[in-house]
Amino acid sequence: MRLSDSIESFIKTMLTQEEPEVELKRNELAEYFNCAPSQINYVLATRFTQDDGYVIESRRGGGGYIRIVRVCHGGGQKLLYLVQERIGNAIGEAEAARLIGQLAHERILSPSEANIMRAAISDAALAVPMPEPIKNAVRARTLKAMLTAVARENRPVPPPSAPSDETRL
Amino acid sequence: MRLSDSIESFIKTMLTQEEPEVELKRNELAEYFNCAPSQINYVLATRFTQDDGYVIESRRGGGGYIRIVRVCHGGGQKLLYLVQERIGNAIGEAEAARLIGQLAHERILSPSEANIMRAAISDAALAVPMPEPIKNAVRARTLKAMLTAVARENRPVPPPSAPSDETRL
DNA sequence: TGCCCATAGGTCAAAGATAGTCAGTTGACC
DNA sequence: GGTCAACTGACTATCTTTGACCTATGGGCA
Repeated sequence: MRLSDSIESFIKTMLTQEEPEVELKRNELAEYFNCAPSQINYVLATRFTQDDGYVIESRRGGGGYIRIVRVCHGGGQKLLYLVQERIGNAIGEAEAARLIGQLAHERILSPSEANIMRAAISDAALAVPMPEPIKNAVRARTLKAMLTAVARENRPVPPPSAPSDETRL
Repeated sequence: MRLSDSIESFIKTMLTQEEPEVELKRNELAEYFNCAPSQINYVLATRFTQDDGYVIESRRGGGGYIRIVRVCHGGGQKLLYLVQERIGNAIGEAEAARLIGQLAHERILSPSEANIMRAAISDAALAVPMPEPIKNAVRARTLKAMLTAVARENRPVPPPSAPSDETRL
């Protein structure tokens, strides 16, 4: 079995239902597997991607760490499907807006969450000089990151008709 | 846990709702944590910034002190200020995250709205080959677009005949 | 009154501690 | 033997901690 596979299963073993989050030290893990530290980055980059439903956070410097979060499935089945299969590597504004609208209609997103997402993937937000394909790639990543954030909250399935208008001050 | 984190929580424990102000002696605190006095300055500079909602005052010499004040502007002008003046044409991830965190603290954003925004301006969302300055420009535009969406929602645009005044956000 | 200096706090750059990136090498499989 | 995933190492980026040196304040004393 390849080293990368061993490291992958090691990490996945630590991620359980009750503990969907694990924090580790890159150097320690590398030493444990007797490999170059950058090997850890390789494993994370190839097996714990955004599209796989993971979120990676890290800090450098003294007391640094790498945190791996597996986004829970809970009521977010639909969200995970969008992130992992539907959206892909690029998406246009209109199509993204349609997906967001659909999620709002299904009450998976509140009206105000949907508005924020629409703003984030709007052409206005990406109005800097860059090729259209790049814009659509950024849009896709942004949308997936936002949906992942919602899925990560593992919120309860919304009640059938509750107008979940948040009380905002 | 990092020394800086310990000092940070120590100070934050002293800051409560009823007592949003704390005064301390730099040297005493440094001795308590058994570190260099300048470590205190480091903690203040990195974790108690204006963007985080704190104001620092101090005096040197005999009877010197450092006062940390938690400020709460609140106010409907906050979003407008951020969009029109504070954010500008480019902003880094950490700085943007701070502003979002403070808005959440002031309850201008719900926790979930804040999470979505953090995801939208994260490096993960912009992990596409492009120069750093462009990323920060996109981040600034994205953040401003999202905050504008929230502002519009809170205070719908009045009918065309109504002249805009300072009460409108 | 003014000068002296002890007593604070401020700045900044260097050193230490981690993690990230990327181009190039190695190796497994068709 | 070609190709693509796996792996490595040198270099880079970032965060923390410390220490040497700087500045401000205010009380004592000539």
